[in-house]
Amino acid sequence: MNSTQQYLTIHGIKPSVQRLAIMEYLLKHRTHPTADEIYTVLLPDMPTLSKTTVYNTLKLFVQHGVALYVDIDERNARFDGEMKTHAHFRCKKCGCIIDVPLPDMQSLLPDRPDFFIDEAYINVKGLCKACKL
Amino acid sequence: MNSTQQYLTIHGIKPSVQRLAIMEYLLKHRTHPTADEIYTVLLPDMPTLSKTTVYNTLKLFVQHGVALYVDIDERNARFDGEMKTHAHFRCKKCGCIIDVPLPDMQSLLPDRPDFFIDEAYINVKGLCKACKL
DNA sequence: CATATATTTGTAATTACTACAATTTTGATT
DNA sequence: AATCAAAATTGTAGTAATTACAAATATATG
Repeated sequence: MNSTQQYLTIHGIKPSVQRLAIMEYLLKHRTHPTADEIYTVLLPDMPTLSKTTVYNTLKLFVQHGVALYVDIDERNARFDGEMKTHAHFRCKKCGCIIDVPLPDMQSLLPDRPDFFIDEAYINVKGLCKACKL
Repeated sequence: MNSTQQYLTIHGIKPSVQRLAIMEYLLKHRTHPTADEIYTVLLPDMPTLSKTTVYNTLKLFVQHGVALYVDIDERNARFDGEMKTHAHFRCKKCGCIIDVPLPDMQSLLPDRPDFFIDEAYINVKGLCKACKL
């Protein structure tokens, strides 16, 4: 059993071939891919793969805490296999998405009696180095 | 000329009847409405209003800096007339969206040589008081 | 092996949003 | 007031991401 299999199993996900391929894609490519991107790249090696499976699997991953739903692109949902706390930067010109380490998450969140926070998302936008030039 | 008219004019937007109605809706209702919500509420008093106009107008508002595109709801785009820096909380149960004042925005953003930030969005999720009980 | 359960697949439907062309309104000029 | 150009609005038709659902396939269990 390889480490991705273990990783899924530990999180209560049965490691089918499709799920393994999608999880490994997420872990290897830090580009915050869309469902369609994953589908298109995996299709040549898994000709029977269905787009529905990709969508189902990504939803399953988010529910089980092995992937992040990144809502930074107005057009499509993006997904991230990195689960350590971090923010996302998106270039307004080329659309690339870069991970941004976050120093102190807790101190930033206000303590309010009218709601109870358990997830936080920080999205920043601007121009990446290549596009700024 | 009322204050909303002035507000739009100052920001380079010609204050048509439709634009005024939409802007006033945004300023009066702090619910972060969807385009469809605005359309539905305004329709009875403006029977010829078109949904396209609502979409066009909201896009115009965002471009001219009198409205915020709030990307916190996976289903639809939401809009906010409050332009002072703040974060958004969304209840995962009832879906309500609450403004959250932000103490120190600048200090939180990392200084990196590989990109240049000019917009920042902070979305937090959890349960609101009513849903927590 | 047989049967139940879980997973995957493909198609059809949904729906937010946009493109676009026609119509209407506005505003300036005569 | 009439004319004309530019801007704004409207309605329809289209796009595209996502989901619903039922059939097919794979997997696990007795």
